[in-house]
Amino acid sequence: MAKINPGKNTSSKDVIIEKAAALFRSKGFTAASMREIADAVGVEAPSLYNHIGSKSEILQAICIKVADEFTSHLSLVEKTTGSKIDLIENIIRFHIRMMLDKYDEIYVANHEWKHLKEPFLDSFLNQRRGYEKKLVNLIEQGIKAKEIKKINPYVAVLNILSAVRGLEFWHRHKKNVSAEVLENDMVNHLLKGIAN
Amino acid sequence: MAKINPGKNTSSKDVIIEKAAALFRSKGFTAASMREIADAVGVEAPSLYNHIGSKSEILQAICIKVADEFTSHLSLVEKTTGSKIDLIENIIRFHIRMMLDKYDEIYVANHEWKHLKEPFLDSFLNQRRGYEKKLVNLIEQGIKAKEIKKINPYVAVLNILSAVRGLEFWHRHKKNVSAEVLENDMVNHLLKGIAN
DNA sequence: AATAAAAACTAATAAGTGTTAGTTTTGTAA
DNA sequence: TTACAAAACTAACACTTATTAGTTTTTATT
Repeated sequence: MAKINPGKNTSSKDVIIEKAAALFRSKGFTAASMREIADAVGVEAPSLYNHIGSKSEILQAICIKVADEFTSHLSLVEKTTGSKIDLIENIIRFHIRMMLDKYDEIYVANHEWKHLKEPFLDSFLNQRRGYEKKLVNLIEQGIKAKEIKKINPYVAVLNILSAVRGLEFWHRHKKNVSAEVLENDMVNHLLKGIAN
Repeated sequence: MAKINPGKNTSSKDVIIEKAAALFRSKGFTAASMREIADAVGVEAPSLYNHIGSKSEILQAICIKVADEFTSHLSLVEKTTGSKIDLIENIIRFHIRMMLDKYDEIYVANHEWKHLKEPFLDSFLNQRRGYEKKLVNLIEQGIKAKEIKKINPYVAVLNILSAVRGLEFWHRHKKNVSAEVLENDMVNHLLKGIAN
């Protein structure tokens, strides 16, 4: 059969990971079989092993990539000057856009990470904990600067991260709300509430 | 081997469902095997079939039960008089408490429903859509009554449902925040925002 | 103590899993 | 055109899966 045809700047491995991500999202990591992934790629299952070491390795690649993207964006933001609340808004908007652009990968990183094998599981969870902690710090600084109401900073971070994560639902209802309205109204709600 | 020892008001089936829910939550529906469930119950796998029809039926029972609890609470609230924003607060608090009380079942209903078989999958999704629609209506009424800011009501519902769902994370960080602070700060954030 | 039903057991099935070994095809560069 | 490496293929592996059939044990009732 024909070879996997990678685009200009992508390897066969990338193609496999992309197709696998879509399947992991729709069926879950365990329920998606190597044969199904191979089907999606247009090849027999054993051929995949010319490009990847194991099924688990595919999941690792997805999760690590996603985690790194968020981590490095946060590092960038932290070097920025500006009010703390502006930084938080920046971060929220980044989350929203990532969710819209790289739905499958992010969904998989959010839901299927538990099937990671050690030491990747540990490292993934550590990275996420670190990310959350930095957000908590940001909120705390905002409170000190009186830009932000007195609120348990952990609860605030929980709400924000949960809300952006919830955008996975939006994918099924896209039609009703445009991306701009979504992004702006979501930021507004999370920063200023809904009550008059 | 000894029989499954059901408590006073629970059947053997209930015991199986309870243990299965815990496993479905921690490992996922597909990854949790009937043998593991049987182990948790204290019995051999085939013995489970004296009480349940199939693995899928266990998932159905969990998802239907959860969906019904939310649906019937909402029906109750809708008969209540009071400002729309109070109704919404009531609903948020119910979600929070359910999440804290029945973590495993709700987590499973939230994450593993996609493994439901027809016609249960369709019926589950329909019920959820109906629930969301009623919440959207509530927000719209609140906006008309000027109790609630102008916001896309769908986005508001998305944020609220996502935030309460995100409480699954809280289970791992319980220590840091008490249930009362959590509930109150979360409601406050979702209704009044965090910005000063 | 005998009976009958409920619910446990063991053994087995067919199907599906990720993965390996060994072989053939494909595409490129000499 | 030949030679070589990359990557496809088929066949098979050892395991695990949910589930069924048939049998024995347990428990409660007479």
